[in-house]
Amino acid sequence: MRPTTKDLAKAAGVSLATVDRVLNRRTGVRKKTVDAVNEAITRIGFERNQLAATLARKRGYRFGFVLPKEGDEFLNEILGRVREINEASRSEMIEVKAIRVNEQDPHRTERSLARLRQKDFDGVAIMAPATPQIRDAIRRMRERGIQTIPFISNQDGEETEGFVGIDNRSAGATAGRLMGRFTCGQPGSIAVITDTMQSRDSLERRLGFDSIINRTFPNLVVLPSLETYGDPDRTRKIVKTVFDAHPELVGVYVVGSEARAPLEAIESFRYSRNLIAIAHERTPTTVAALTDGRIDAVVTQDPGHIVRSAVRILRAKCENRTTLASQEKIRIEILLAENL
Amino acid sequence: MRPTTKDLAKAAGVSLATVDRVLNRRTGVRKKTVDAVNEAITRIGFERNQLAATLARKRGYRFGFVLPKEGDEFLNEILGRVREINEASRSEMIEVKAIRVNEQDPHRTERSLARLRQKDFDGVAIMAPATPQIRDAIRRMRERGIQTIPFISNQDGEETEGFVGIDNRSAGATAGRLMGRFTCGQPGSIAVITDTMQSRDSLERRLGFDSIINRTFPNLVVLPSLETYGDPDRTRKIVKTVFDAHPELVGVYVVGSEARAPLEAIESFRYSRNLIAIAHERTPTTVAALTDGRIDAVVTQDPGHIVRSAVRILRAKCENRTTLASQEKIRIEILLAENL
DNA sequence: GCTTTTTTGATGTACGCACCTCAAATTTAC
DNA sequence: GTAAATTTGAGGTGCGTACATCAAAAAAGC
Repeated sequence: MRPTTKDLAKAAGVSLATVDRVLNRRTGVRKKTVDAVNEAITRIGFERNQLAATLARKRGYRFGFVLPKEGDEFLNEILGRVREINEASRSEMIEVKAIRVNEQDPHRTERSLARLRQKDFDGVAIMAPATPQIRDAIRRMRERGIQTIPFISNQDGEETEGFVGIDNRSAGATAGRLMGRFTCGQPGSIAVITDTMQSRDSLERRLGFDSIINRTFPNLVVLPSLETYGDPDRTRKIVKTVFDAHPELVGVYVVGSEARAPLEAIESFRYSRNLIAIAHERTPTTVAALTDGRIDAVVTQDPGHIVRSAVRILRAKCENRTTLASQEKIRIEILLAENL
Repeated sequence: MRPTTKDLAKAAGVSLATVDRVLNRRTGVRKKTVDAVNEAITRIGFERNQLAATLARKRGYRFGFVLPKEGDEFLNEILGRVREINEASRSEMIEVKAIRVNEQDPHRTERSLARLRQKDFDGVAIMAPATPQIRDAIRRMRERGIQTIPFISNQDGEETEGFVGIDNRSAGATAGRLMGRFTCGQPGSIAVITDTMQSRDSLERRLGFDSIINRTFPNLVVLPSLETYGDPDRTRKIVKTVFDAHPELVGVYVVGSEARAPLEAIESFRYSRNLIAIAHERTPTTVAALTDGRIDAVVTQDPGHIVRSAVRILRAKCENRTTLASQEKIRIEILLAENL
């Protein structure tokens, strides 16, 4: 039989309450006593039963996903998964909900984060740009006792620990490799389209893309990035300009996680030339485009996986356990029409 | 506050014990009473607290993974993940272990399965060929009250429900698409290597591979499958024969989940010709080969994901809950050197 | 045919699971 | 001797389970 807290208390010669305080790293226990309990833990091989623990705490866990208020299709996928996880975890006393913040304005994001109290959230996964304000807000949340992890887009510095998401440089490199191979060595240039290059994700992807193209596919030239600013009209215009100016175009790389406008804009040029198109993130749009051949590959990460992973990591942090990093590594996935 | 069984009992005008019987679908309750309780459940929005339930059951859950006794590298990955899950789930009263069976001999497998008692396992995920004996054995296990799901290689018929793994036809098609694109339209033939074509997985993959090559890449000819029977010497011999007979070879497709011998065998031909090589399953061998360019792509499924998914599904079955199928869909992943 | 006994079926009671919590008691420090 | 720092005890947390109870149905006895 597995030893319980009761056994542990006996073995350490203290009461249950003291054992509990040591287990939960609370204050008010003499160091000598703490040591005695810890010694007893290893001696009798105690392992606490998390089920009983969370049950006794009455309140289960409440986790939040801080996500931009307005976002692309991929964000919708994430939101859907957050809701699903919430449904599926309710019976285990875990509540998960999205917290929408205004991403454009770091100050408002900061204030939103500042409003989160520990009694409302045990932990939050934060998807937000790595600005100093947000960094501070995150630090303060931690001080308030809320567990935090960066989500999808990483923060720099030590907050990075426990990051859930992919390495965007590698994701860009993956797209680059596909582009290089699919264009089959013919010389030409590649158009790169994104919402904005301000975003760290786009930047890193482009970096990874460029590095492998330059290194491995010297026949290709990557053109300067086109920024759509999320405006379909503008998108059409700049795409037309580039296509007119570059008859040697052989590929289009849609870096941002919003592929609707770019795809629509290149649509008319698909038939006149033999273009390879690669986009990011699995969304209804990219899936449809893959299916009917408007794009050739999609580089993505599994939204369900990242959300589940984030919840596991947050929970582990709350229970001051460690998770196997290997388990939580998010894969960069490649989608073709055949493996949707 | 969430309603508890106590609230439910009051609302239905019965005792806790009766509520419990209805909840766990046990006998000895009048239909009228059952209806009353069910009505009360929806009326007050009761949702059972699984934490408390499993805690009170004393015995948590014990799940088994029925796996072949001798297997390839991919099987080792699975085994590793099973151990990891076991470690990580112990604190939630879930035990997971591998059950090794002799896959060669369906009768011995059958007997092994027959030995599994309900007091030892609440549920098992079964990776075994779809023979009539095994089918029967699985049916009898269910009658003994053990939950079962097919794992990685599917069974036919109704046992298929809750299958955890990929569609191998699509996996083969994915490999085919990559082969077609990577060979860039040059005419030539493709060698197909596997342990044995007896295995359903290999068969289905080949089917998927052929169909897309025939349909989409008419420049390519897929040669008859080479069977290695797991013998490195034989592998070298048959590979040499094929390479000598087919100077027009442009690609090699390693269908089986054991790539060591085939890779070694084609090694000497890599440099004399410009070959595209595609294999299945992420293993130390395929990862190393991808990294140094000996193979160009790997089609795989995430072992950690499938094991976790199987555990989730088994648990849901034990607690007669349903899982969101969308959540549990296993992705066919493509690995290049850039997204390892 | 009617009463008594047994069986069956349906429901309730009380306690335990392994841990948390908080007020009260004890020890220690000053 | 008092205040602060530690430690303890008792009473939850939501649910499962063994056992008790009690009514209704079946069987047995006369």
